[in-house]
Amino acid sequence: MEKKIKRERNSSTKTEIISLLNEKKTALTHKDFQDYFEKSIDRVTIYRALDRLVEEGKLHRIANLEGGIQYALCNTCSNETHIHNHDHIHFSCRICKKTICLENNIPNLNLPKDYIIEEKQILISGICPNCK
Amino acid sequence: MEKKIKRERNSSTKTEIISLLNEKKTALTHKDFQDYFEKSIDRVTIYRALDRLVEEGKLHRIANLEGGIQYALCNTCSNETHIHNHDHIHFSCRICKKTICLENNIPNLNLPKDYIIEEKQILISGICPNCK
DNA sequence: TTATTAAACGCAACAATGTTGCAAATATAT
DNA sequence: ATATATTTGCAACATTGTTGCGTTTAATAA
Repeated sequence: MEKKIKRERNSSTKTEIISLLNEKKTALTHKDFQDYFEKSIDRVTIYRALDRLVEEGKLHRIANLEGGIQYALCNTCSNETHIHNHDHIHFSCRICKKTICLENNIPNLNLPKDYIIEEKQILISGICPNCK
Repeated sequence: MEKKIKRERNSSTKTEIISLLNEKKTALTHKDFQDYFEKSIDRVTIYRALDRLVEEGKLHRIANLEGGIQYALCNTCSNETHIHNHDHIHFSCRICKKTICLENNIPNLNLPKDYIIEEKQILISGICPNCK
């Protein structure tokens, strides 16, 4: 059960993924990256780069209500220990389909005491300010 | 934009899906149903029956943290208008992989006022009482 | 600067998951 | 019992995600 140590390395793929996320300011799916990078980056390479970025704590994964996965920058939770606090709220707009991280803290949920809470994900869907 | 009216009908597939969910007392994926019904019910039939049950308000869909979808009974929210309150909390156990609906209400989240909230999904993962 | 080493890459093949069309079977209303 | 529309199974297809492998590239050491 030893965790394999892998030295991380810069790569053009990771750089382009991060800068696209910075530019779009919304969480993106694998499909979004694939469409955007067209033939410049291989499909498989994108899958693997996204996985690595999640491992490295640069991105986090958001499950949307249709069962898909979106990737978002870890702006508010990045640190050196790779232990991240993703206990913030994601908002997904029904109109423009954009998913963003809100900075609200998650309130106390008062679960029964016999449940051990390790991770919380809150996804709100509705209409964002731009689409009203 | 007219909503097509479809008369719902009993079917053995729907009955078996519901009774399996009642028996297992946990949310199940399409794969779970497929494995369980083996060759007795076709893969495609299961997909379509699940979709219909969701439309009819008998089941609701839960997005898990891996991007998959699970189906759960609408015990606490069924009504005749097909407008359901799914604003309850889902708990997914890391050990036994079971996902259940907790009956806690979702507290007020205090989003910025310019967001219109239509649906909330809260997914907690951790360890359930049985696996402690 | 060059050589070494391991990570990242593209490509091909594969696996898993979800969708569509259609003819046959089935449930419900009349 | 008959009519009608839903449900089913099957085949084909489309999409999404994974694995293996030989090559390329980034980081490090010489």
